[in-house]
Amino acid sequence: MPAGTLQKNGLKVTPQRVAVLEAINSSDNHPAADEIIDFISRHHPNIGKGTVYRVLETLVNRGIISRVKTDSGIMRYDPITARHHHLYCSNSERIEDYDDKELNIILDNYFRKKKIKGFMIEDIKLQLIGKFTETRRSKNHKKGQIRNNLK
Amino acid sequence: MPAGTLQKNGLKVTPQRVAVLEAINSSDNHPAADEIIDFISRHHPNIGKGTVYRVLETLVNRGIISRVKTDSGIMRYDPITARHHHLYCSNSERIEDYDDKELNIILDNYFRKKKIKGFMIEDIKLQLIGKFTETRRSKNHKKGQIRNNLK
DNA sequence: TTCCTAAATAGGACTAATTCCTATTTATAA
DNA sequence: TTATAAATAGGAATTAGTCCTATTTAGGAA
Repeated sequence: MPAGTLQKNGLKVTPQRVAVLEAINSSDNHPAADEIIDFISRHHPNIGKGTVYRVLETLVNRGIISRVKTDSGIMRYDPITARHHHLYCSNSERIEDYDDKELNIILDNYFRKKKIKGFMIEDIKLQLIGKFTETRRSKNHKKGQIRNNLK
Repeated sequence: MPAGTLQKNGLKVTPQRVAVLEAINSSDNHPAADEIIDFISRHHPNIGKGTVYRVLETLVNRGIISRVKTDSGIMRYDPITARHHHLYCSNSERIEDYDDKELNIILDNYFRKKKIKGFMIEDIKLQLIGKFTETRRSKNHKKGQIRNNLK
């Protein structure tokens, strides 16, 4: 699947790019570059750190993955490019996806009527900040050492 | 005004804190720490970088300013803490505030009815990504060297 | 006003995320 | 198979942000 994604986007299919896509797809927590590098280096010890950053940039530019805005200054990556929103934990680094078609329709309708002067909307993302009341259903991956921004 | 803000929040009124507040208030583009430091160092060459970061953290913790999430991994700061949203330029680092009471009401109503399983909402922020069709009405400040994340 | 003390700062070293560089390798088209 | 533009390795360089401690200071108490 990763190879197909690359081809479809007119990118050379390199093992490095495939590995980055695999790493992101297999994570369940919008991994930071650091975690992606760790994951990859377990399987492909010779893939360079610089390469991972470069591949991530390429994938973002092609719209194959997207960056997730965080408060900690560390970039995180998201394999899903279909429209969705994010739930941010207000006292940890946890971020989860949030899909809501009904909400999207409401937002689209709202902004179809209400234009913003001097601005053309291309995308609308909600950041829902709050507290998770359930622990995460974990996937694979080692939990990353994302710098803790709290006290 | 900055001094009053500090007092109201039970913070000692130091020249450093006042200077940081002035720097943020006088910027019109949600400055990064880097720009705040530049601005301050023109007027107060002896205020340390570490101090600026520490003051920013204090102010954020007290809710006097807030952090703005960006895609570039560089933190930016916002003097407004009343609820508002942000317009992000999709091909520059420009960020503008966006206030919309009507939208807030719609969102609040929506999420009052529709609970998200396993998540308690504390705050809702919209990121509107798109293109500005008017140039910025500039204020003072030197335009910062925010790292350009594009090609 | 002066004194006291907890709190805050200077400023430079340090850390870690990200970028940059170039010789080498490689995916793909012909 | 070959040519070549594109991509990578690997490590140095950069830089946003943090940390440390000796020194200074804001603000309350006397």
